[in-house]
Amino acid sequence: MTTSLPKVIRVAVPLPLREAFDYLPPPGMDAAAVPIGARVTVRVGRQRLVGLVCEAGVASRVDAARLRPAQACLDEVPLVDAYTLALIRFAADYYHHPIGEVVMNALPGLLREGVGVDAAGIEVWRLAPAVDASHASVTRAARQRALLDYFTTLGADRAHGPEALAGFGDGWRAPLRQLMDKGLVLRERRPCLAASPGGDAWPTLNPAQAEAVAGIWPAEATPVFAAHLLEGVTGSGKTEVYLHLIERALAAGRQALVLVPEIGLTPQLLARFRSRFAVPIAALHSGLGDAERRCAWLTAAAGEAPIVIGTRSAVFTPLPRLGLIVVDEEHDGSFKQQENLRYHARDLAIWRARAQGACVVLGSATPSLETLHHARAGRYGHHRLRRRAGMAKPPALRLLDIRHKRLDAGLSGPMLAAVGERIKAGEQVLLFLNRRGYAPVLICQGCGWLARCPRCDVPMTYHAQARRLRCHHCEYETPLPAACPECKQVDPVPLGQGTERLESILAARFPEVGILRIDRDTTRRRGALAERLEAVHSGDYPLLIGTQMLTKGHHFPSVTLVGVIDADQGLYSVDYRAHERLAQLLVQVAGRAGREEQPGEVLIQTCQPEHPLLITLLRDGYPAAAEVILGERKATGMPPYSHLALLRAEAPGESVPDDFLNAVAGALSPLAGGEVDLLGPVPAPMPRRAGRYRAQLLLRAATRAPLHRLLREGLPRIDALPEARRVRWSLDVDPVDLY
DNA sequence: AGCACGCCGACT
DNA sequence: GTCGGCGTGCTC
Repeated sequence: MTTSLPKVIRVAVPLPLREAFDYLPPPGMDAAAVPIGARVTVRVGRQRLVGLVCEAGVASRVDAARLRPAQACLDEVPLVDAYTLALIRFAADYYHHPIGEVVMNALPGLLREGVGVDAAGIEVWRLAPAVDASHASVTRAARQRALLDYFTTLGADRAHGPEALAGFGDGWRAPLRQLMDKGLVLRERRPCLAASPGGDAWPTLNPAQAEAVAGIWPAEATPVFAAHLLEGVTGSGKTEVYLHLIERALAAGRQALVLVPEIGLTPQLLARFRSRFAVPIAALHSGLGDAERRCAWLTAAAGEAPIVIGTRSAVFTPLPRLGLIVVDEEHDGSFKQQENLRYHARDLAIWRARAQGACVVLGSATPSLETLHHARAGRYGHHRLRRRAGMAKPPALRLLDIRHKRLDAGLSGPMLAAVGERIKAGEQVLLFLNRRGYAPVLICQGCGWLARCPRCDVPMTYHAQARRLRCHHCEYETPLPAACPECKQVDPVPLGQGTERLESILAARFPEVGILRIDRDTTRRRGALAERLEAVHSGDYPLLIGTQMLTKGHHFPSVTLVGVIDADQGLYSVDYRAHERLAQLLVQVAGRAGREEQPGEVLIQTCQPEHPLLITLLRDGYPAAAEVILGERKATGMPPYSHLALLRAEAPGESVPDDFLNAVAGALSPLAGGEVDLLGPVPAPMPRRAGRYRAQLLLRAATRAPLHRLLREGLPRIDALPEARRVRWSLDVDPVDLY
């Protein structure tokens, strides 16, 4: 008598477990009949979870006695296609992350929770027929009135989804409900995704653009895997190249995926796509409601949305007919997820394109060094757009030596004079300072005491308007101390510059001039950033002050002068990527200026005017600066000339992370085989944060294979260390910063 | 991650 | 005498 091994389904469950679990098929089903890529509900311990079927009809790896049947199969057909499942598997493998948690990243919330896929559509609202235009029943409620005016202006023929109404601020649902109760507005359901109007004219490409398009996707071609770098200075018309490439992909019957940075997915960009292509376009971004997200995702997965535009996580969207992936601003840090599964969407996009036989285009004015390195080695096609479309001159960059100069709130005489001139000429000025608050330090002049965060050991930032000290690394804040707690001398003084101080100094200096400050403090409220960006174009604010926030994507056509208050932070930093980031930042911030007939000027204050990086960047531009930085990386053996993985650990006890990482180093070094360097453990750049001590261990190897072999063999040993349960630890493969 | 089991301090 | 602290181990 033979007992055949039970055939099971292998299910990725949303738990931090390295392996998928085996289950007997749901009642009444044959294991081999359960669709791979379908969701099932299973019991794990005593909890009920939704998991994803990775394999079906396979022999179990565990004792038959331990097997439980899955409860139910939620999808008749695979929710996740084979390509996407392969991507999920690869990501779990490459980032050494539990597969169930990778699945969590790949699925929209509702589907993750087991909601059905029957496309119920999304809510839309329209004006009821024959509504009295005087709105007699809405007299005093301003928000209802604003909504009703909007509905009336656009007429009863048009229905409006949550996306359109979100422009009315956070609480638009309450006044809308009032309007529905009064019978003025009707609710209905719209099937998932309607086609965009399209219809806009297609401008003729300039020669460089045409050459790039032809080089990346020749007319009438069917796609095969290829990666391309599209290096185009700000304003050179990269988006137009993308649009033409997408047109070719659609003509070949393929889908296009466009990945953009978090702040890059603006209504303007979407409008541009929608006015070009008369097809359904699925937009996946953080502002979507759960139902909308599920809807857009399902439409894409069904192959019914030929174009999908989204941020980082959109790289996981199933696209059965994928032919083209565009990664716009590929150097942008938001493509790297910095928690849980620490994946890089650009890198996964390239893997995915290869696996699915698609073409991938990485676009940037300031490509990452990794991408440049691949392009130089001939692994990626390299296409350049050197000229700004329709504009004569790129902005002129100039260094201002501020050594031994009298500074007024960090502003040198020449900077102030230049600002004054531009304002007098009726032009707009943007001052960039990557530090919010009034001053980064508050110090006692009597004894040198300075206010530190008790949980992070770093100086607290003084916020003048709030009259409080805030830690920028945790939630801690206190009222402004009237006197030094050590020596009792009154009025500790602010030291250094923040955007708030810059604003107050400039307000005193240019009392008649409108100043607009854009940083996290002035844009905390939902919609406030959009309002302020709108205000930039109103002409009421000749002076703009901003942090990092302002350097990305937004176009300020009437800005003719950009002032960089402090370029030196990026020169002194210990992080190996600081120079790359500084070069990208300076070029990107310069790109905000002089987009029209007026040529722009960029003034950069520095104490290191002879620094080779700055000299090269100003004289020869970003590509030359990138060469310099690549040389530094080669000399120090850092990426792209090596491969890194970073183990981070934190715990409330001071020596606990270090003890853990020492144990890790002990467990890993016999496996390292001379091919992987174990650097550390060392304290993290911020050794204490939010009351927890932090340390890290860096793994470095010349090639990927031994590094990943070490991780594959070593992680189970780390899991087994007794020290491991006393710390919170995480692994970051290809870390982009060592914080 | 949950959730149980398990062995040591302050409470009805 | 119990309630509950969180260390340890398991979940197909």
